[in-house]
Amino acid sequence: MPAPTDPPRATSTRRSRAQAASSAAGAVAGASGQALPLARRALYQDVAERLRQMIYDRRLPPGSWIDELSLCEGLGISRTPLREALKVLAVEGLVTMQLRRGAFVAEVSHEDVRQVYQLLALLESDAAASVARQATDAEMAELRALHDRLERQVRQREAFFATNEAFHLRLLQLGRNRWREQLVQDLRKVMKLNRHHSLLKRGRLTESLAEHRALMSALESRDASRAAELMRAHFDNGLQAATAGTTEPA
Amino acid sequence: MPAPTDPPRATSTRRSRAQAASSAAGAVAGASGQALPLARRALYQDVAERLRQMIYDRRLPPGSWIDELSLCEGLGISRTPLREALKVLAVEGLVTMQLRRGAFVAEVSHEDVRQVYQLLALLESDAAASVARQATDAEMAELRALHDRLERQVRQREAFFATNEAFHLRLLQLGRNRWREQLVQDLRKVMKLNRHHSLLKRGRLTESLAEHRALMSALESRDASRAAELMRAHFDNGLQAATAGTTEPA
DNA sequence: ACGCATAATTATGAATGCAAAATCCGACGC
DNA sequence: GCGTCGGATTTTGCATTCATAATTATGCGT
Repeated sequence: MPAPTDPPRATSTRRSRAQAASSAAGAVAGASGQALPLARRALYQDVAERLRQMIYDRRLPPGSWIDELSLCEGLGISRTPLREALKVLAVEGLVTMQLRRGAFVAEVSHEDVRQVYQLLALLESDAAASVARQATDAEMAELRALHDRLERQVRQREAFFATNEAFHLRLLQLGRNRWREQLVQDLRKVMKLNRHHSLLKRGRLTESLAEHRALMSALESRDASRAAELMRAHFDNGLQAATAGTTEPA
Repeated sequence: MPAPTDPPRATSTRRSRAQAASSAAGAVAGASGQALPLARRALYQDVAERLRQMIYDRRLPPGSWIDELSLCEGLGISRTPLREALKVLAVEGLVTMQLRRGAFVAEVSHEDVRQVYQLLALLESDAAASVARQATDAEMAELRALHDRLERQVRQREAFFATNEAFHLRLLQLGRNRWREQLVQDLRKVMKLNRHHSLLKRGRLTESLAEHRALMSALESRDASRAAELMRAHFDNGLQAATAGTTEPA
């Protein structure tokens, strides 16, 4: 047996892999108008996503024990992919595992929320600074478009939240640091655990919009440190507004 | 079947769990003088740790395919715990999984190293600020002791590195944000992937020590912003010194 | 009746088995 | 000679099975 370097297959050419990918894409995407996940992800990943959803909307409440058997029956799968998914969620911090006792939905304390929120503020303000420094004009225009949409949607909570999230996500992507992106996404997953579906305080939407406006201005004037500062303030206000902890600074 | 809330056992009292834990601890720790991991962690976690080690010291080189069968034979286990461990490492970013093609050791580019290093700088400087603000005097003295040891070990590379790592770790712990701690640990795992066991540039140790000295001073004078700034500089210098990317700012 | 020891039950952890998919190897056609 | 097609082999992904540990239920003694 050779030293671990390459799979036994695909030693000479890389043709096969690309070919397989493209043919699969053609078959799947071609059949339905909508582009399904090209190579359908592994079952355990699907399961992980479904578990996250069940956790987010409290079908699996914080602290509750996760019954593998009934869950498997409910999902129509065997324990193997479920257990793999649970381990993934454990790394993400959504569940905790106890040896010989199984998996439990994580409980995040108020203090946890505070800590995570602080980190999100840190990372996103860093991202804002990066964007102010190195985004192209086209990218900046893209953000501007999102912000303008936000301005128009101040009376529609749902749409506002959606666009707000899109704005933050896009900003993060434009920050050009895939590890920061990953970190923020993971932290957001944790925050969702504690989403008190309670909506934000009255008036917070307007405040939030004003903060966004200032941030957008700082970004467009390429003022990195001001952008960072405003983003941080945006988060701090969001945390204050959400007495018991809310996911989005909004 | 009741709604998912608690395990079928331990419905009435919590006695059993605490009892079990203490008795187990007593049995295991009591038998051997050394406290083994009290409740021996799950096999997949042991495997994950061994895999990390194999990756760090290049027995599994970056980009290489991970042969499940031979690894299982080598470790004397079945594929199930190995595959669980691989999924954990995938979340951590140490390996990548391709559907129907298996697991590969992640390859971190120079750009990745730069990005991760920047995040480490961001998070650790934030931690430094926290420590400057809220560490107790006793905790500060603890850091001081570590720093003093560092001063004495400037001629012993190995010891210096060890103490340096201990200092950074302790500082992080004193930052009182367990999520930040977790993030930094995960990022460090990724950095280790690219550890060019190459030692640092000549003279860097002395520079590094000077930076530590300044940082320690800022911490003790409770100057949060200066501490953060110095920590960031410490990292920036470390990155510069390590042309191709090195783990520790040293 | 109450507490404790013991057996039955149940769930977890790990190994094994099996079908599908991908790769590899060889032969055929151009 | 080169590229392509088809079967054999290997490997993955998931299901199933088995062993062990924990919990619950049962019975005994006091």
